[in-house]
Amino acid sequence: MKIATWNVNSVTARLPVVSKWLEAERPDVLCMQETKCIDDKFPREAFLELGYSSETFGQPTYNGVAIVSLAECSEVLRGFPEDEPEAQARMLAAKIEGVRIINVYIPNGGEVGIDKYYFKLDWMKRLRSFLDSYAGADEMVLLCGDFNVAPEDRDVHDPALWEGHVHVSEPERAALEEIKAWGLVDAFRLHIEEDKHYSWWDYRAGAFRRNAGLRIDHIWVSKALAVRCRAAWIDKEPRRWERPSDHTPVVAEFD
DNA sequence: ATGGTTGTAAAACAA
Repeated sequence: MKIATWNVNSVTARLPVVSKWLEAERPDVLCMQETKCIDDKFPREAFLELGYSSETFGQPTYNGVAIVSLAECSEVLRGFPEDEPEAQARMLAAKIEGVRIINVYIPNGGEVGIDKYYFKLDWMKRLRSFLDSYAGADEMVLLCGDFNVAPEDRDVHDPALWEGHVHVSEPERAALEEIKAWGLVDAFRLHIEEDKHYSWWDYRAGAFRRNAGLRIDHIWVSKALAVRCRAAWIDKEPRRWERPSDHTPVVAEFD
């Protein structure tokens, strides 16, 4: 079973690139973030032609998450149980082939100290609470998405430049550790220890060309899945294609 | 520190 996560930065703008990648890589599941697309406008027919059915949780203009998969989804959950109807669309969970998949778009945070930053920290706290109620640590659970946090300095191209900034600040990393402490491990770090592997590069200032990126997109798995994790990697290739997302897919394979 | 780019949607705003 091959599972991928990708912040596509608009599923409609990115449809050519996402379709090309799905045809080439054929993951069983692709979790997308920042679809920026209401459910009625989601290009589900285009995905069906590639063999994928879609579960969507979108809103106009901002945010939005979706899961496309070859196998059937069950127990689909859109947003946290306590969310108000107008809450930002950032979490979509589903059970696929016995695995509980939780697809999240953790808030960006803007910059340290502003309202959006505290909203991010609070959202992360609520994600941990959600995990507590959603599943037992002995189950097969996969949490993936754009976490908008680089867990360690080896996930940052220039730690001195980024020190104290949003995506790497201590409170964000602590909130991330709280989520991890539920019982998850980073699938990528099960297989690759070295630095300079990133999943996002700013569109500006030739960041991708200079590999000036951050590893902020992640696939985290419970112990029951970790023992089945055969490989994990970041696929930089689609970031080189025409009209790319600023993020690139993270992939994990399971026996 | 600033400015650099992209998407949505039609001027800012978010990232």
